[in-house]
Amino acid sequence: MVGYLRKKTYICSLDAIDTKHQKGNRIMEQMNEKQQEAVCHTKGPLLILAGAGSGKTRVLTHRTAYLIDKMGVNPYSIMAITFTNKAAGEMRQRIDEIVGFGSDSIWVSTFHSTCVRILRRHIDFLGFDTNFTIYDSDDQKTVMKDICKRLEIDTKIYKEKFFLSVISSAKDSLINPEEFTLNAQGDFQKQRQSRVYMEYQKVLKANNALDFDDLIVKTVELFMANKEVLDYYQERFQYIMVDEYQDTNTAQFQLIKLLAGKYKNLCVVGDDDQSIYKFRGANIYNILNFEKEFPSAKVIKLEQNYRSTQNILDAANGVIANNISRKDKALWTKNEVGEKVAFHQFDTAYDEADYVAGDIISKVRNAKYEYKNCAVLYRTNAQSRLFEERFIQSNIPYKIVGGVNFYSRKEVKDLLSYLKTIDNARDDLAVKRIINVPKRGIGATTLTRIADYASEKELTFYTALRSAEEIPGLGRSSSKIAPFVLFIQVMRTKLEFLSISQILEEIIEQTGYVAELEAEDTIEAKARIENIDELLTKVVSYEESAETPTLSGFLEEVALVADIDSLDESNDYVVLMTLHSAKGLEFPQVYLAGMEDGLFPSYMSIASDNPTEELEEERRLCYVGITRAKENLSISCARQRMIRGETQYNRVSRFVKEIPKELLEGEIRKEKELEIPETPVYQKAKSAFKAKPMALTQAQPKPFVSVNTGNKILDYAIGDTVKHVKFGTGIVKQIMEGGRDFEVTVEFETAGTKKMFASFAKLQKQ
DNA sequence: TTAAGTTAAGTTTTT
DNA sequence: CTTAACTTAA
Repeated sequence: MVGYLRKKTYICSLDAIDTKHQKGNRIMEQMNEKQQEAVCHTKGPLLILAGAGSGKTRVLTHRTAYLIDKMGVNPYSIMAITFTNKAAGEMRQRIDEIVGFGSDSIWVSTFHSTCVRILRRHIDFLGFDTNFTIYDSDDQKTVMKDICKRLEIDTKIYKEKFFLSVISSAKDSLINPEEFTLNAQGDFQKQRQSRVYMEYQKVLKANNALDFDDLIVKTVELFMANKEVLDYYQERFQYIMVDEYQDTNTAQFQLIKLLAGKYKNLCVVGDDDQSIYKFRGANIYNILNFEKEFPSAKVIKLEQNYRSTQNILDAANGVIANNISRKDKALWTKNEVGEKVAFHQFDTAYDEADYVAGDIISKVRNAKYEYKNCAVLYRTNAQSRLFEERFIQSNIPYKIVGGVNFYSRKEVKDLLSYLKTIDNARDDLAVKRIINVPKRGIGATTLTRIADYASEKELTFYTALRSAEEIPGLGRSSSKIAPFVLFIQVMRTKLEFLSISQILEEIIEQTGYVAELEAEDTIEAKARIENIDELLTKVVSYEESAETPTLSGFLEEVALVADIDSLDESNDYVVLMTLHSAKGLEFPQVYLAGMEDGLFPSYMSIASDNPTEELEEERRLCYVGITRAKENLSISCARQRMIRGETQYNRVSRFVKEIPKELLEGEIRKEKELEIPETPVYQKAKSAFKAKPMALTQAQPKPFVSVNTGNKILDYAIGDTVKHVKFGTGIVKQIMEGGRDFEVTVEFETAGTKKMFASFAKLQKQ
């Protein structure tokens, strides 16, 4: 099939590996013993437990080179799977550098794109059309909403999101609707869920669509159902490597197991300490039980860290040591001790953002770092806003990774829906989305009539549109539909001789999409136009990079990108992202912000049914965060923070206290800590939310009000002058009663009006 | 049918 | 505080 492989008969037998004999060997240079061992173990299952920064990507790429150059393996038979396109791209690049000839026939891609590639060829076997569309979470929600309506489920009680998560976790563990139904017997709740699941799959099938989970599930189904196809791929992929193995779910594991079933040359690389996707179905037992699943498996631990300073590594080790369920390992490094870990506690989240911005500026000014050497990491996307504001003020170039995916922005999705409809009008969702964008005077009533007609005749929505005049009850609305259908049809014929970018430009032109936004003349509209321009840029670059650019090809590529993929190291900007997105990356200077109990670890994990397990996952996330830093780590938190418009008072994250004290620069103020009552503050914040304000009028004539707060007594009332340790004197304006505490609003003479918890603020009556 | 206006609900983390 | 969803008037 492929005639260009370099045949070399050099055989590296497993037990004959002696590093001394490998001297002068380019592949083996700069590798420690363990790494070399991993590179040379090419036959049979291999589990590489690679600690953070232990050079696992280097091992994988060198192993690939070794397979080709030394073992004479055809590049065509090698597959490497990662989780993100970015990781795949990086690996591809590094493999290209080291392998050189023939490297482009190696499959380096994500789980999802691997599956898409397979399904595009064979999914017709499962009754889908090979030009299926991929639904993102927005689309899923739309489908689910519709289903709930039809099944008469009150979405006030049962949220769409809930059903979607039930379905998703079922799929993650390879439970199909039929099996789910069987398991649901006798359980009323589950029976309802199974009906929804059934219906959901039916709708997707009718729309010739797959969701993200389906991509994996359907591929597994295909392999199980079609021996020939499985055989073909087993024969093709004789050497399989999986990166970030700790994040695989049951379905993905099954997929790999099937693929590697024949030759069993499966090499997986992972770190159980960096497993942070349990919420997405990642099954930690895939790594913990690898040896049980593959009894002949060889296990190699990579424990030497090449990334971080000793101090940073010790801090990380100190934290992760508190996890009970983990494989034993001890990371060490030859790197220098380095700076201590900086710790700062601020009064407010604004101060925290100020500090980070200021610190970055001074480090850049002193030529210590460039912007791109710095990263700000946080637990939740919402935290990015404060930093963004400050960075704009301070003129710091930045890039925020995550949040709303570029391709799920409204304007981008609208235009993509046009492209989808032109490409393949079987996706009802896309057609419905754009039929009245821009406004064509086609409203809800018309849509329902068409949809009813379509389902009655078993047509797709678009086919129904084409024969609109036959639909009863439409009346003059059908005349409004005709131009739309005509437009789509015309564009389809133009697809023959126009490029994708020209098609997109014509859509923008004909629909007046941008013109409409220009007329709006708001900042928001301008941002949308910019996004549309960016989309055009992406189309053009796709056309330039793809061998044979097709509209379907573009849409497919677009469906599977994550925001992290757009990160470009050549640009000099500070990167802001969640801890989850940061996995796999490294920066000389890292700011870990918002290290507060209730925020990180999140309130959800502390209050969950299984706090131990969830806290361990949060701790792993913290470990990931710390180990991103190469030279400098700065940890910060705020006493007071606005969350959902409410002021919260959080104590320093428990994870900070797990870092050995001697590694920290800057103190965790102990006195403050002791004052914090037994009841965790976030609970008070929660109960205060439901609190009712004590009416101002009620408090007069101002008697001595003493209120029991559980462990404290308020000796002041509204109108009293009080003194605060930091803010000085002020007048009590309002007292809100919470479950266990009081939220007091005080107008200070100098510090302005503040809201604070009574037991926390220690106000002194004057 | 649309646009504006009001109200309710929501924040972990993502391919 | 923000966004989505719902209501009402034109």
